[in-house]
Amino acid sequence: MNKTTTQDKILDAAEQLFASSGFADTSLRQITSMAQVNLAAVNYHFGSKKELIQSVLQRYLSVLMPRLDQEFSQLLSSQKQNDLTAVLSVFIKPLLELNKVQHHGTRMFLQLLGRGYTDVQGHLRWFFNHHYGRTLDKFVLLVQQACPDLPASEIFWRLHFSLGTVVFTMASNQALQEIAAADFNENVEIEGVIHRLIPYLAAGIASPLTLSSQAH
Amino acid sequence: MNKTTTQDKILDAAEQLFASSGFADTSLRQITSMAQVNLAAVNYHFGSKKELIQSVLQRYLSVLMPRLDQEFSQLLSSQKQNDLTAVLSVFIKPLLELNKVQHHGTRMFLQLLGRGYTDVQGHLRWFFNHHYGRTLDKFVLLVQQACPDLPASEIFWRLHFSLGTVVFTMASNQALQEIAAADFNENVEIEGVIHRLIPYLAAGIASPLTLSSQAH
DNA sequence: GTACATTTCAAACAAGTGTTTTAATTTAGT
DNA sequence: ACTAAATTAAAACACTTGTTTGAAATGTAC
Repeated sequence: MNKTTTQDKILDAAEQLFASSGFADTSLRQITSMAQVNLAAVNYHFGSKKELIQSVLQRYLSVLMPRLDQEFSQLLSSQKQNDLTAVLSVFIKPLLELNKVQHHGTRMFLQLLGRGYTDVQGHLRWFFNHHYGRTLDKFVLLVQQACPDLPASEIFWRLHFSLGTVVFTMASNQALQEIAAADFNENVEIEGVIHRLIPYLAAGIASPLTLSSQAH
Repeated sequence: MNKTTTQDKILDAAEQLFASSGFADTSLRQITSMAQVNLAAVNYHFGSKKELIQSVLQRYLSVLMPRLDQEFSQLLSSQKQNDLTAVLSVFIKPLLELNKVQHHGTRMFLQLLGRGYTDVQGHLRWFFNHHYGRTLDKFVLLVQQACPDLPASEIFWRLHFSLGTVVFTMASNQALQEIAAADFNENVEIEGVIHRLIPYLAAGIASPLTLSSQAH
């Protein structure tokens, strides 16, 4: 028989509700009601709502981040000059493979990421730097190699501009998909959005220094 | 004597707390406590928390949006070909003039905008289209004129990518400033961030169509 | 099958929220 | 100065939140 444990039923319901309504606006009662388990089960199995949120994210991060780290290392060790588009494209495959973790896993994870950054402002940024700082450093190094003319501080700002693009786009994903479908008769999956994002981000990050941006 | 009314005391306290903690995470008790007025004053003067939020935003929007509309119209009527950077730069002056509305008005408003889009997802987008749709249309038209090779749907996506950049950057403004100060010894005001944003956004929006972005 | 540990369940708890109520106070008009 | 309207004040209300409790149920090992 295909028995899904109480923990998994909670995780599945939680990630769906978290992705579409955000962490703060999702109550434990909504989650346990959708998962068809008792309210107290969350605190029994996960300790607290905060730890439940972390568990939901970890289910994806524990798959994604080592995968990314490996790709980054590989690209760093290859001696050829990597252009920015190639560096950014490294994300595509590992992200799409999250669909194996869970049905609609890629979209789910990216929406969760968006929610995580917009809902609980400082927390997720700290969590990332703390747990995956080494991996992030490799990525920043790759970007710096691809953009040798940009000072580190400029790259810092532009990478955070890019983070904003990704996070906001993913958090608003549902609304944007609906508008695009209504106004342009086009139905893009999350994969389509990713492929639209890469050239946009690459052009923004690699944009030449201007007088006005240097003056401040 | 310089008497500030109860309404103004509430608005001043509210916008500060909203900007730094978000709308959902700011309680009326925090606001009335900081404003040194009675809790019931909010509902008496503004009706509800929701209407208070709108009032806080309107104080800036009623100044900014007509100003932007005027600039857009002027640029549309001038027959010369406008490049994208010029179109985006139109925002600079009207935004910086918000400092006249209030001390640190520009930073405050942009942070509020960021909070508004990330906190109450769908709501602010609807509000904008409903109240300032005409003005936004003029802006989109200007962008389309500056990027005649891009299909409308592509411009739609890229403008929302850009909205994400702005909104996220402004919502995270405080954290980013702190990191930049610590890691790069650089202290940029909000004006510096704006001047850093423009070339990044212009490059992203105007980036050439690629095979991978068209395929999906 | 008895004993023990694990898990489920309904109920209550404590704390926080926005809003309403009703009375006291201040302000303004005549 | 008196009256009526506008404002302030303290308290309570109704509701939701995450969490805890203690008893019932279930599963597991010997």
